[in-house]
Amino acid sequence: MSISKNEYERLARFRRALRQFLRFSELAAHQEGLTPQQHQMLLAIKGMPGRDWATVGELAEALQLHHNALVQLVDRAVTIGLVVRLADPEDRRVVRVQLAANGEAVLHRLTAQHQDELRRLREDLTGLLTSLPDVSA
Amino acid sequence: MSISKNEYERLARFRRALRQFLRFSELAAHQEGLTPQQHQMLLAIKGMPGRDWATVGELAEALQLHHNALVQLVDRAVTIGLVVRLADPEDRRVVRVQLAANGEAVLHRLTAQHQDELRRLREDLTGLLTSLPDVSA
DNA sequence: GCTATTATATCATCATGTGATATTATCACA
DNA sequence: TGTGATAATATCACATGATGATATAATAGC
Repeated sequence: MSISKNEYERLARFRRALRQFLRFSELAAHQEGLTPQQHQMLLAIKGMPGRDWATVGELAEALQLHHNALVQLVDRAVTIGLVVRLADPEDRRVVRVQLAANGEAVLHRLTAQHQDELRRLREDLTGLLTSLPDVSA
Repeated sequence: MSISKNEYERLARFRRALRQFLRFSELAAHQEGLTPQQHQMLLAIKGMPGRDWATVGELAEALQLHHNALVQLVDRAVTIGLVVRLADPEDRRVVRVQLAANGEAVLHRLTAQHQDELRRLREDLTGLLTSLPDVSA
């Protein structure tokens, strides 16, 4: 089955909109002095249902990174005071990563900006998603 | 104005879903022997309305990269036979980047996979987007 | 207690985005 | 035309960050 030029154009518009959102997000993070991944890590921690910490492994899953990449990410975030490492009382292999006060403050500011931007993009993105052709096979 | 824990959780779910889609995309590209950016460049070219080529500047805009990063991207893509550089007959400053036969074939395969994946994710993503709280200010 | 498995950490390496700078072409306007 | 300003692409040195291989430590199964 072939794919029409029109369909390529639609997908390209979708990816461009996505890329623009991500770029906005990267720049917003940089303006707060963080890398984009540091921001995503803060959000993933704060976003853990019913908890205020996450393990290294959970964060790796959330950010779709390998554990070793995440260890380095945590290292840097600890250095600049965004998060702290805590021992898990129940399983001593586990490290709990928790927001530091400054991490909490930065995340709050970034989140507010992102909500605004997402409201602005919402229609574009959902439009491009729902206009995908239904099953081709 | 503060942001509820619930709202952080919702945003975290959205970013995770996004990240999972992007990760799927990265892996699909790698399995075809491309970097994710090479794939995005092919799609951006094919997605130019009414044309089958794009300038370096247009691609930089579409991928939200600086021109110099894009030049390097084109270099590598030319080397492995995904695209070709053509002179623009109307403006000799401009370089037209066009798909090579192999680039076309790879893009077709990747696009089919992505359509399937997007159909699968569509509900999740639109759900998380439309449930954003309305204006807070 | 012995082995397998899970969680985190370390390190060398490589790819890629950035900033500064260069080169060439076009345009506005004298 | 010709001169300066701007635009499009290119080059290069550098730094960040992901990956793969390997290590260390703790837990679980039996």
